[in-house]
Amino acid sequence: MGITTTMNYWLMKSEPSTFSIDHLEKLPNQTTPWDGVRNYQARNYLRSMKKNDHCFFYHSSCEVPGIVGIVEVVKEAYPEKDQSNPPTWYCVEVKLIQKFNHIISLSELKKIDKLQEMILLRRGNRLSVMPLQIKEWEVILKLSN
DNA sequence: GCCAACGTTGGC
DNA sequence: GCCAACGTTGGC
Repeated sequence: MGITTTMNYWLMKSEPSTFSIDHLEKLPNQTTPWDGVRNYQARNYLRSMKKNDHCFFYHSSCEVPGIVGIVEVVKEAYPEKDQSNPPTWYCVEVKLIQKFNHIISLSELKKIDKLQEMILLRRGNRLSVMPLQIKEWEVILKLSN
């Protein structure tokens, strides 16, 4: 107690047809490697994640894209296995913290004035791992209630 | 280093 | 399925 730490906040996308929050919920320890990221900027974000950082779990490329819950970083970045040649791709391990009762849809996020600077909402954005401002995190968290 | 072609992402 | 936007590749 009494230790102050700086927690960072993130948003991570997954296509639910490939891996959804329901899949995560059913796993042992509700923990999974977050792998398959094949973009350099996203990789760099993965590598800067710290244990205990929190991330929104986002469903993309689906009927209702949006944020469906919260995961926590439980293991910091390490190289994915079975890579014989460069480049080296990384993953982190995340654990389910909360599955929202309802999705916070992309269309809902777009309506919030305070979220207009979000990377997610930038036009043409394709990053699958992105940082959030703490204020963005807080605003979104309230929407989950 | 430039840039055209191609592949991928992801909302709609 | 369409297509805009972006990243990557590879010839030059």
